[in-house]
Amino acid sequence: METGRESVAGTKRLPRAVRERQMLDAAVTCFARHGYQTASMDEIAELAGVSKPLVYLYLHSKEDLFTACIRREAEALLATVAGAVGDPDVPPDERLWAGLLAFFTHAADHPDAWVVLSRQARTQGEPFATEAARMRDEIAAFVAGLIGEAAREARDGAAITERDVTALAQALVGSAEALAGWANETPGVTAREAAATLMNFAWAGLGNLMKGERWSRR
Amino acid sequence: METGRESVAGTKRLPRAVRERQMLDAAVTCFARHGYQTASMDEIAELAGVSKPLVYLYLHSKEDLFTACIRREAEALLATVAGAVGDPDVPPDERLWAGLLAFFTHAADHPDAWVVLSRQARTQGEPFATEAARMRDEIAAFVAGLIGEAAREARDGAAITERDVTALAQALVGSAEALAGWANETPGVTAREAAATLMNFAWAGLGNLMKGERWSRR
Amino acid sequence: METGRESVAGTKRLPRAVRERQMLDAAVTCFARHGYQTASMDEIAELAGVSKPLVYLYLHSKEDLFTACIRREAEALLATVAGAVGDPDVPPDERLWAGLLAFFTHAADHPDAWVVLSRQARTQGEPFATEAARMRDEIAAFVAGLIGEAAREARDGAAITERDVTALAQALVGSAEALAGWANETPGVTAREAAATLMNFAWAGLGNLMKGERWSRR
Amino acid sequence: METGRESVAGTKRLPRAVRERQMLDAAVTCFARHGYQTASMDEIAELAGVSKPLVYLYLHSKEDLFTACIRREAEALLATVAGAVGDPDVPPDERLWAGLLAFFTHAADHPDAWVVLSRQARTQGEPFATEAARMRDEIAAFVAGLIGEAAREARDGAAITERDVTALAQALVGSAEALAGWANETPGVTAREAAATLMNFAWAGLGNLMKGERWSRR
DNA sequence: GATGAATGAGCGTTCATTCAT
DNA sequence: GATGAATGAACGCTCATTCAT
Repeated sequence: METGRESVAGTKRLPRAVRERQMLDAAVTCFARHGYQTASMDEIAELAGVSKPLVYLYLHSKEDLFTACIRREAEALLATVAGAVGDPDVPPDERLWAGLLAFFTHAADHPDAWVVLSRQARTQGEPFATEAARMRDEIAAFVAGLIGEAAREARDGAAITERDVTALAQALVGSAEALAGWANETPGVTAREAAATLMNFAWAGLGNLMKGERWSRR
Repeated sequence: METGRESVAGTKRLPRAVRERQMLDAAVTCFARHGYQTASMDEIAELAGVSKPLVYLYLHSKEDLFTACIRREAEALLATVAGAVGDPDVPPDERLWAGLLAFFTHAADHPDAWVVLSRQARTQGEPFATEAARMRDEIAAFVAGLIGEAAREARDGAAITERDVTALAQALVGSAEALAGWANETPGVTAREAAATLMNFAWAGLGNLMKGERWSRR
Repeated sequence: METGRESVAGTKRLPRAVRERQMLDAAVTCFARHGYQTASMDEIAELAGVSKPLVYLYLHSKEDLFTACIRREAEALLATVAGAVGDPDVPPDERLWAGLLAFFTHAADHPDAWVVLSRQARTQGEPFATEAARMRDEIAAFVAGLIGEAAREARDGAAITERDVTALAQALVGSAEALAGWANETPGVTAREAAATLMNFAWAGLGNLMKGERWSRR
Repeated sequence: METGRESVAGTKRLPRAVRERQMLDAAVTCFARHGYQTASMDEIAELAGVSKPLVYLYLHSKEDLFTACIRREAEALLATVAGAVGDPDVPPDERLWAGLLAFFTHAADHPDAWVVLSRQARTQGEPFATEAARMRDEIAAFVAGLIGEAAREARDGAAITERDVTALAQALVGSAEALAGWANETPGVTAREAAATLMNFAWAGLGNLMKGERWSRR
């Protein structure tokens, strides 16, 4: 008797790796729900099903724990997107689409992780903001690379400066973040739909930009 | 009697409105610098040049104080943007341009307020996230209105659903937020430049969308 | 009704100086009873009749509190002894006697303070040991000065080196500490008796030393 | 199977007595360095080269471990001194000299043990202070015996009461403790020098006392 | 004989908040 | 109008101690 869930909940003496994963999972949930400062180590430990000292034994401090969360989730997201963008022989718009789709899907599948990365990490001052910026920059670099590639294919690509590209990447990543948050919080919005919106919005705009068409007061 | 010392010691009996403004100013600065949780009422009171009980007398609690900050700054920003968008007779692209310029200028002129609104308010859980979302939605509605107006002017505007418009507005607002943060933190980037980047990016993209041109896998 | 003690215990809103004295008194008692590490801030606060935050507001930390205790008690003891030794015109043996009597009397009147100074402060590592050593050295220098003065009066004083004097001062201070502890813990032993024991023991021994009489294996 | 790794990894199955000695050695070192409260069982176990549960298996608790340290070191010191004082036929001053020399030599050879006995044990409250006092009293009794013996040899020995003897013994032991600490912490001071200082100081003083010469205000 | 896994209990510290004046 | 005095509640962190193997 007492099979299934009970046996899992009551199982003691798990190997360290398993416990660490449980703790990180719990921490991501708590940090997403309450923010870094408000989340308490007590609650995280309880949610992880372990005692507080064990959390400290394995993760050393609240700061280290938060950093570990950011790193794990950032790497998971980056790996997913990088894997989807993949083959450099595919035309850049296809690769952007694949990346966007993977991005929104991942964000939808791991909403807590996404909140931690996009909202909490960036607002908690220095040890963390840098960590989060690293991931953001890596994604922005991805996008900038694709834009640059597309620009080189177009005739007047030279009309775009590097700062333009950076600014565009910022705008694009910002859109993606906003859409991901909106999609996650609005019932019925799929990752595919969010990706399509951004793709339509961005690719067309980018295309015009490549051709040197700029808005100016009539 | 006892005239001399009190008046010399800096004791100023200012009217309530002035004191409240000082407190809100100090609070915005502190909240922007340290975040909601980390900012201490002690520091806010000191920066405001008053004693802590007075802060409580006027603003009731830390939560109320933060809410008051959010409200004041959100209203100021909305008023600025609304004023700039202004006259409904002007074509929508002009109005969008004016709004963007006003928005980025305001964010650049009040960087602490912008940090509080865009970063802190949204990450501090429920009383505040809603408050911040209200402003965000109001701006998004503005934008959505302009997009819709433009769409109605274009022939195939009917091809765009209301949800499309909402999604686009979210994307636009997200871009704007990201660019504002980037512009404020990157020396040498002007509000005008940020606005131009976004205008070029978005208006061209929107234009294509209006014409029913969508990206699709070749 | 309810005069005297109750009115003291229930009196709230005392001026800071009074509260600080209460806290230091309580801290000295606790540190003497349990030692620095074992004494808890909770207990100190309770014994002082205040809440823990007030202790921190005024004394900043456990370390600062302990340091403040050491300083206050060391200064009190030094002032007492210095006052008693007093007039340089009095012959050195009279001055030593007066100093010893004052020392043992003070130690007997403030047993907790004496325990903190002689036992706790010296065993709690670096911030404190130095603080305690300062007082000890000051007393040792006193004694060494008196010994040196006496030596100069004796004919063969030159036979005593400076290191001898230092060693003798150490021995004398050690005797004093041991006797003070013993006197405080043994009922019926007065400060005068302890002082007399040490005076007889030390002064005769010192006298012989001055005359160059040393023990050597027969 | 699985033979190799275990034996290589340093796993040694030592007899209990050896393990206990390792643990006590490590404990004495740690207690001397950090004090009873601050020393951690983790560090002691690590320094002893065993796991923490083994320490508990053999020594039961931190308190028991500390007590065991005190006992072992106190017995070692007492045995050394008792052995040196030795033959009752030798005159008391020779025996005192031998005892002092043995005492200072032992303290110099086992500085950690001496710190534990003289500083830590006496400041850690009740279970330990008593344990340390036992040793101290035993040494004081030794000294008192020698003093008494010498007094009986002198003509006016009857002038000295038993309490005088006890007080003198306390003073002597206190001097010895202070000099031992000073000698251990001052480079260049030998055990022989410390012993000589004390012998000169004390024996001359004691001699005068025996003859009934006491200090009194002129 | 020996240990990796795990915890109950407590401590130093801080902070939002409130009286009494 | 304005403040010095004071606190309840909580939090991050550590440590002696024990199981299960």
